Amino acid sequence: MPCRKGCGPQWWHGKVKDCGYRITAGREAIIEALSSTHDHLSAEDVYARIHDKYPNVGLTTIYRTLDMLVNLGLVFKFDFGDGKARYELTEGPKGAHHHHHLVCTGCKRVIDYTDFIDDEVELLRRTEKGLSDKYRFRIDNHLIQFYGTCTECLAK
Amino acid sequence: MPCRKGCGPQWWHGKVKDCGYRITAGREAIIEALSSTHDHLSAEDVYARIHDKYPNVGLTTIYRTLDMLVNLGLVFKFDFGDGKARYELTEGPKGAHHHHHLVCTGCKRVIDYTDFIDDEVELLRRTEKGLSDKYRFRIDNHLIQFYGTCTECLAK
DNA sequence: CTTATTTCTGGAAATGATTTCCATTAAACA
DNA sequence: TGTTTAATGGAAATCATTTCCAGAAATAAG
Repeated sequence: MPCRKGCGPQWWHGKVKDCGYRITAGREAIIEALSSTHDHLSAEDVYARIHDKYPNVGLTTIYRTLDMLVNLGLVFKFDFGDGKARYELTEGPKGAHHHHHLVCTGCKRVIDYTDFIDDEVELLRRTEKGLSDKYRFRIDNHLIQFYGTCTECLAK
Repeated sequence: MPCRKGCGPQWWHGKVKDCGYRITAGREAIIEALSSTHDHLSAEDVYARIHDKYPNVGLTTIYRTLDMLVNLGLVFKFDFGDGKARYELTEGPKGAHHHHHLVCTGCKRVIDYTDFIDDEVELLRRTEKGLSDKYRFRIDNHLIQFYGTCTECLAK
């Protein structure tokens, strides 16, 4: 048998084990849920998507696991201003598809975008270098969001 | 008498009145608190700084007022990951001193920075233009934060 | 200035996301 | 397989933020 779920060794197992954490069914389910969508899931969303298949995974475990994954750098936690945290994988089985967000302050809709990133990446690299030198700060990540009003909300 | 507080007409009165809001002592106190610091104040922080001088301004009013100011665009609301929202004036009596943030994920310390902004401003302008054209989105604002570890936390 | 209208207020109670507790279960590794 | 130790879930606790509502205050009208 190749692997518990018949899908090859999981790309994230190494990082989790290396940090002394165990691989459990709940954790597999949570990462699977995050892997299988581009939506910005809240903890409750993850619970809802998992619950049919894994009725014995509780909300508490989801919060705990997401927190662990954020600390490991496998997941990014976002705040889009609607009162609940949202989570996204920072990298997937096929590697990261880096993107930033456009947040509509009217309807709270979030658009991912990956275009114009080339120039941004170049500038970000320079900026991060400059900042970490000047402030003696090790930069691991960045968050870029644009706020505004989407077409639908503008129409009102 | 020049003005209620003897300090000239307040720069923000116009915007508040134009939107149909009233000028009250509580609101003056809250904006004064935000104006007089570069710290990233939470609602409770504002309460603490105001309470001696204005013991009759309650927390509820502070939340309500900050929310109003965010909607008017006079205040920006931040989430640095410590569970409470932080507020900063977007512009002051002397105009905005635009900056971005460096957040230490270890100790949650936040460093403001204004350097390297020139290149960023240029790229941001272009990016915002491109995004608003492509997604037909009116962009009002942006949020840029870098996450990492500060010198003190690195030392551990 | 006085009164009328409507917003603003604070305090208590409600809310809702997230955490904590703790006895039980299940990975991991010898 | 047995032992060790981390992980679990469900209930209760926490804590920032909102909601309610009757009274106070700001603006508009007279």
